[in-house]
Amino acid sequence: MNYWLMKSEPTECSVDDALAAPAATVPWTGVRNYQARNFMRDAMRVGDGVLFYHSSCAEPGIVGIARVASASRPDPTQFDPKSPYFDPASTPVAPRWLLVDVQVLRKIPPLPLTELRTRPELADLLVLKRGNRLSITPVAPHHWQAIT
DNA sequence: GCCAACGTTGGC
DNA sequence: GCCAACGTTGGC
Repeated sequence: MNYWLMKSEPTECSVDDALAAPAATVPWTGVRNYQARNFMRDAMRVGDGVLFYHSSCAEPGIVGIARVASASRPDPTQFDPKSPYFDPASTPVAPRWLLVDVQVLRKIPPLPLTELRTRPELADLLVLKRGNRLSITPVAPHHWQAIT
């Protein structure tokens, strides 16, 4: 079993939005980075642990515990001309972008980025690295244990 | 709104 | 294949 941190802008899909969805499960649309896509395609398995992270907001940080709830499959927003995630270069025959379903298991008291940075045992958590922009990053078991 | 960091694009 | 220009991310 692997662990992941997945970023979502709360204005797009907050942890509360996800909890309000049927089965507390949302399709993780909009990943448009090859490295993040490859994580979903090659390494994620149903049941993997997910740290639900709010980014680009007043208090960025980890706000919930979730799990990977599906295998990867084509992200339908890439084919929708009205979607901001539309990719004219992608075709249904050879979809470029994938998503997985993510099921929120529970909210946690928010762990703000500022607090994460103070915890020595999280020093090498990828999301704390300077210049990190990946929306999906692997989380080591000891990080997972320290947080959950 | 600023800007550092980084990914992607495209000319050559 | 190099690399400059450009676009995006995301904290502050």
